[in-house]
Amino acid sequence: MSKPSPKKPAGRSRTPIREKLTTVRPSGEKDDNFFELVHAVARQIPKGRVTTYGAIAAALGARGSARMVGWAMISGHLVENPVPAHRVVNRTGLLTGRHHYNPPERMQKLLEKEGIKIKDNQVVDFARLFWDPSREL
DNA sequence: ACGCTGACTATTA
DNA sequence: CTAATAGCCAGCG
Repeated sequence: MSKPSPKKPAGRSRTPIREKLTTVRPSGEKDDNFFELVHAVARQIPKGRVTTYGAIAAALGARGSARMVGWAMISGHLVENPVPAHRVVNRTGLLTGRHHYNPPERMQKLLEKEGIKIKDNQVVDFARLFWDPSREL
């Protein structure tokens, strides 16, 4: 990978997450809302496939903002159109977001229900199941 | 306003 | 392989 642009990525967007969660926004409203973009991409993840925080961030042009993607997942289950956040893992295929589920084992359960095998909180055959939004979308 | 935290990742030692 | 470091940036005390 190359990094010729030290400039700030386009992912910046102040996102009053609390307003987002408590306010129903009219359809067609799609501004610089980074979180909604993340949700939109995450919803495209095919069943039985997984992707990473970094891959989603990169697809949105915010290469270095993988953390914000994970953050967006937190609200992902509170919005009207639910986001399959369980299909998003870290770059090694580890289920780092499992602690946000109730109970934590639920994330693994959801993945297994889609035919994905999990061993030690890690996606088995991760490389093969990996779905790259910027390449396959 | 400042510093720390965190569902991350790439780099370096 | 592991560990430390540095970017990243919105929220919170």
